[in-house]
Amino acid sequence: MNELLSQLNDQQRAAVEYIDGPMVVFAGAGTGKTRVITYRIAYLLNLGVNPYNILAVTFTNKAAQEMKDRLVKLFHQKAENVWVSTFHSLCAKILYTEAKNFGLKKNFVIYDENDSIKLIKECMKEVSIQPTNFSVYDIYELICRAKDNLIDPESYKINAVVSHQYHREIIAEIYSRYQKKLVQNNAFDFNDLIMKTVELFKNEKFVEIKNKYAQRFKYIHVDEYQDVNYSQVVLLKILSSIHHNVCVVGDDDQTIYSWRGSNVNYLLNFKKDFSTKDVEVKEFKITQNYRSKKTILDVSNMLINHNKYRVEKNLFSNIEGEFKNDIKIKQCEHEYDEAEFVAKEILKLQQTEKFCNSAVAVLYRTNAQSRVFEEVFSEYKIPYKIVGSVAFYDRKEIKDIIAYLRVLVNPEDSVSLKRIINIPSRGIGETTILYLETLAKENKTSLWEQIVKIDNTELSLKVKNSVWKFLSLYDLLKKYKDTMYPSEFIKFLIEKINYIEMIEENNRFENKTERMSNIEQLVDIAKNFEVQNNISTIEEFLNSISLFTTADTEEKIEFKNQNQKLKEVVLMTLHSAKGLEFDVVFIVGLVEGVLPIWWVTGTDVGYKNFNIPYDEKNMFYELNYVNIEEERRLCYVGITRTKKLLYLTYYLKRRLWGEEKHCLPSRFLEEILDGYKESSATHTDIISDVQEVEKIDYLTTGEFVVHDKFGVGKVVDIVREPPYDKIVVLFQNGQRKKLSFQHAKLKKLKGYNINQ
DNA sequence: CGGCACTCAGTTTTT
DNA sequence: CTGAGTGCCG
Ligand SMILES: Nc1ncnc2c1ncn2[C@@H]1O[C@H](COP(=O)(O)OP(=O)(O)OP(=O)(O)O)[C@@H](O)[C@H]1O
Repeated sequence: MNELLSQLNDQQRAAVEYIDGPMVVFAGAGTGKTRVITYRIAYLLNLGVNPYNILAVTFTNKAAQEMKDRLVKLFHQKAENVWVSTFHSLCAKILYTEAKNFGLKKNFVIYDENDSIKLIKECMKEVSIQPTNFSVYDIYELICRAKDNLIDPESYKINAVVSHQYHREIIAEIYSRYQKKLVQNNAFDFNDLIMKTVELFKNEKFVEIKNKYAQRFKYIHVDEYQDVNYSQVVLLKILSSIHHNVCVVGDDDQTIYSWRGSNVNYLLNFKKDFSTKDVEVKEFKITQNYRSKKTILDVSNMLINHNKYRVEKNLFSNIEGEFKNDIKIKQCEHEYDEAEFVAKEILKLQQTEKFCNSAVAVLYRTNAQSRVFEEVFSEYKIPYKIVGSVAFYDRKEIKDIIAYLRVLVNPEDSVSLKRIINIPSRGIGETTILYLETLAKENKTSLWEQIVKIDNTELSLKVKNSVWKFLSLYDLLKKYKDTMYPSEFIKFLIEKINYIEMIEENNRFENKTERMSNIEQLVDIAKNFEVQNNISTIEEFLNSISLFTTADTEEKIEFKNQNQKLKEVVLMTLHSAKGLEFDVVFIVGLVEGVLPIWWVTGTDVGYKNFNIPYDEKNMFYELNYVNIEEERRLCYVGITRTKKLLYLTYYLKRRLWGEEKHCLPSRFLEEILDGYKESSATHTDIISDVQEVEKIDYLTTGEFVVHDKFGVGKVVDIVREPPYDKIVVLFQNGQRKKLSFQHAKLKKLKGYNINQ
């Protein structure tokens, strides 16, 4: 026990030892917030608390697994029984376990974004008035945000009506239909998991079930509390309604998911929200950063200090460093040069004694950026691991197999049924399905019912024959479904549906092996689940796999005949890097338009959706609201992942849609460089062995520019036309031109600035 | 019904 | 430029 506490500083220990009553640890990056949660749980276990009574909520499944592993090491095997999971997994498990009590069918499926979008498309076809200016994805987002805020279709409609928002009424109609369809399909989407759980817990009828959980969770912990949304807070309140023992940790500077409905105010208002009549929330702060060198912490501060809406923290680090060794800024000509620079630096580092075994990460704003790095790393034979990117489960083969499994578990799942009914081709095409769907609607039954009752239809014998064949295959598979482990069953399934033959026919010449290997990987994943998570049924496997996505999945690329086994470089988005740490970090693509992303360049805070007419923008703030500060935080999160060595790189040109585009260095770089000027460090400290950063200021209206051809002109307007801003310039010769600043024919005239 | 060719939209981040 | 999605034709 003492050994446990000795691994903490005074501030951390105080938080760990405070175990009666709600508490919040509000502290900056790298101060050991996650460590506090982990050690607090270990501490509780040591005090003899039953692991069964402890809950810990993490942001990703991977983080959950890591915390579990850590707990087992700190305590012992019994720690396995601590419930550590994400909000989504937690709810999925509750719904699954309590299905019967809640009056739900246990064989529900969890729809991912793609499934949901298919369903929404169907709904949109059904409504007479089309919501112009909205993509299916926009609607999906709107529905997600509604669910994050526990707004059901009825309330959504009422809100729309009373606020005279006609467009929202259409959305409400689609939302309502979508929700009905989900029920018909016996499916939940991601946000339903939480919304439904809350809904059921709130229902008087189920008060006993609610109390069972509230009674059980004597100690609740939540990591990354700055990124929770309303529904999660409500759930937390319910779960803590008996013991009021909630311990949350968070850092307002690391809020990077507000686009997903999270709100930092829940962290800032935790005290108000969770204090009770008897106990007030106890607040803790930690000020020592254990992760990063002083220098890196300094740089992170230079950046984040530019955010207006934040709570000042006085972080310090005791790890000495030297600017010129620890932070490198590099300008590259082209995106490809940047990747090459990174590759060469990594190879160089691996030659050094200091960094040969280091954890190295390349962090970027968008998944698309990984591509260049993948190419170049392959060329340089640098092994890498890519987190996220094209989700494994987005691959055709995987989707097919999963869809088969889903239909076997839950034939009412029409999205999956429609996917697989003709894979491989068995002569049941679109027209047949359309016919059966109409029939289903008329008879108020499901597609599946109609398929089963195919005899009573007027379809041709040929089609009927195909359906009969399909049904007998279905019966066969169903018969064996529960006799094997998921991994075995997948193999069995593939064989029975002749899937391999289909792949061979469809891909006679190319990527056959890749497709085969995907299937093999799925079998491996299933096996892993069986061993690691103690999963033995298809149902459990499906539930886990639906929630185990992007940030949890990684793809490893190794290279043979490697003289020594190099540690693989990790490639991922800044979002996925949350909570992690690396010795060496490359933040790449630091250009305006990428980081910060293009639609926030120009307005600091504003609305992004260009399709929606101006006067409607305010109405859909949840879709359009953007904020430069969140981009800055993203960059900040990247920097603070770094322990020892940080590279910030950018380029002047990149290829976009087959065209070369000019880029400007990110304002974040400039902010950091400005910070340098003010600090004791000199300019040359930071960019010792790299090129001088080209200083380019940002144009605002009223400023003057000079153009190669048109001469001097005044900027009269800035037009935000994706993907780049354009400026409207009134030249001295009277010509008015709309120009892209990207085309370097334009230079700013400094002395001319008459604005202020 | 299925396969091929053409169009066009698109790069934000994820449970 | 790519990939998904649609439409047309055999
Ligand atoms: N008291 C301590 N002694 C030694 N190392 C510590 C101590 N506290 C934290 N650390 C180390 O500091 C690093 C950061 O800890 P942790 O990930 O828990 O911080 P965090 O506050 O959750 O970070 P972030 O919010 O940036 O993700 C870890 O490597 C951890 O092991």
